[in-house]
Amino acid sequence: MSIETLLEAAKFLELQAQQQQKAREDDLKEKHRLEQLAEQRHADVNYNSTIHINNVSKAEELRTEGRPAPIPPSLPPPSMAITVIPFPVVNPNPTGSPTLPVATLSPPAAPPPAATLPRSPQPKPDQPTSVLTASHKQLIQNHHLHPQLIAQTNNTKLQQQLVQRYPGSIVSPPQQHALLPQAGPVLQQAPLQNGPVSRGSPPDDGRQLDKKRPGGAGTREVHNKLEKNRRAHLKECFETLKKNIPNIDEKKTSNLSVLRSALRYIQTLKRKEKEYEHDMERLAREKIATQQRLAELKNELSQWMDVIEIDRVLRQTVQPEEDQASTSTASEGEDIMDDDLEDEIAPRAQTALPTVPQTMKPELHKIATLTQTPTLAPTTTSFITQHISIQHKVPLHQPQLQSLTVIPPQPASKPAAPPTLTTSNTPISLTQTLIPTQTQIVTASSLHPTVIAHASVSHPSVIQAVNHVIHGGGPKHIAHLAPSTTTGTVQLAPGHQPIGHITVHPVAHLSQHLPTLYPQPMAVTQSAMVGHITHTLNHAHPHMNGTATSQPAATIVGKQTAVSTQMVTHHPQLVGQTVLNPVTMVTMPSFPIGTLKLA
DNA sequence: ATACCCACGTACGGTGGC
DNA sequence: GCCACCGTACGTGGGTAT
Repeated sequence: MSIETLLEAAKFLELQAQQQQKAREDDLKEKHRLEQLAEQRHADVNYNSTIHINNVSKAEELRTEGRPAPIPPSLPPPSMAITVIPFPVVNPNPTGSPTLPVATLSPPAAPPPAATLPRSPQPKPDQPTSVLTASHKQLIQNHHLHPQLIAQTNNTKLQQQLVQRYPGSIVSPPQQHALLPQAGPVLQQAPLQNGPVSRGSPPDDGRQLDKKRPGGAGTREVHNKLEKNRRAHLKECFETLKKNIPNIDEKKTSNLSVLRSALRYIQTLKRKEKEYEHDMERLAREKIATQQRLAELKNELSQWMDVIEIDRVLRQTVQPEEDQASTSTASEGEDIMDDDLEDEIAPRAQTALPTVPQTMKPELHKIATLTQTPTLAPTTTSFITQHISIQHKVPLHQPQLQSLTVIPPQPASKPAAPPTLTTSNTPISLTQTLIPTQTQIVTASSLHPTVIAHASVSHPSVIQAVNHVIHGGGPKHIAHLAPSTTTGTVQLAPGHQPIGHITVHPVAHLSQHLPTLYPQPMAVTQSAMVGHITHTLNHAHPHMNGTATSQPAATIVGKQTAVSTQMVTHHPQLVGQTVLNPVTMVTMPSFPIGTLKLA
């Protein structure tokens, strides 16, 4: 609809209003005259008459405000659009026929007045002649009988505001219709309001109107409407609450029962909330504990990985091309030295191992002859696992002693270990293939059962290699070596150059956590070497001795302590050259001792 | 002054017991 | 069918906070 149309409609309405106002003025004059006559007839105060006057004045005020007359027939279609003016909406109300109320509503007001009120002389038959007067009377009577209606229409905007006061409420359509002051709802609501009004107030309508008057015109109606809206809102809230409560009967639920159910439900929710909180706390504690456990395991693993890392570094440091033919002076010198050391170590070993059973002694003197078999290149881990598996599988002849396996001299040209040694990392498989039928295991009793030193000692040159590693390996190795079983450091003989890399496996920490991995120490090639190693270790690194003083190497060795050295070759070549004697369970590098890398 | 809330009284409809 | 009870809706007045 365009603005022009609206303007035209407004002009039309304005013109119509002017005409109607003229008619109303005429009607008002006539009515005043009639009322004056009535008052003259009845000296006593007549409630209804005053009410009529008041209502009429109210209605007139409403009309004089420029609102169009409530004449539905005269309202053109555009006027319907301009429903902003509430007054036209009121008139077509209760029954929709403007004339019907005049006939039907007059009797209620008439009967009492018929005897007492001056309205009886009111010329009803005269009024119908004029449409305007008829409508006016109808309006008056309507106002008289339905003062709320007037108030309702007068406060349309107010009602809209009231409705908007509860924006959050879920208004069901029917209720919305009842609340919204629109034309339809008003029409529908008017009869509804007739009920309450006719129920409670009609008996003393006049008196109540008198009472309400001090508060202002329409105050009570407005108040009633507000109260109705408030109750509607309250009802919606109850309905919403009821919807949010599970397991509640849709029917037969009063507001009181809704409140009780809500209370129970809230209590249940609180209870569940507490339970969930407790569960969360418990789970959090479990999580923390699990994380701590995980951290510990990671730490252990990292420490274990250090060993692996050492092995890897050693492997890298070993020159792959180094072979038996390498004629480095160091190796040559070492060979010489080996002989010297061998002669020197043997008695030491004997002295250092006084408790070694005599049956073992001869074998302790034996030095494994390492042969080089470059084709075999087992990994260090596989090698270690070999020992682990072997130690797991092979029963100890002397449980109190750490294993101290002596390898009998092997011919240099002896073939290497079984191929499985080179490839498999699985201890089981290795064990299956490597477990000898007869093993010579000298288990050395250890005061540190958990401490295992994997020192591949096969030759005095190994000592030098160990020293080399210790000096070059950094404090990390030393630190790891310190608590190890050897409790000593490898000391190079003066003038001896490191010819190899010997790594003493510091697996003490591992053994603490993984005792099952190394239940027994690893094979040792020669006790003399062990003794030498321990001896030299004790002298080479005092700082390590500091930790080893509590466990002198001699004591350890004397008690057949472990010195559970393991022949571990980390260089692929070395590893490959390492051979496990299937009989003695002693690993035998198949390369010259000068190139031996202990790990 | 206004808006809002609350309590009271009243009426009506539904339900169960008699 | 009558009656009592319950729940709901309504009107109304009063009190209170802004």
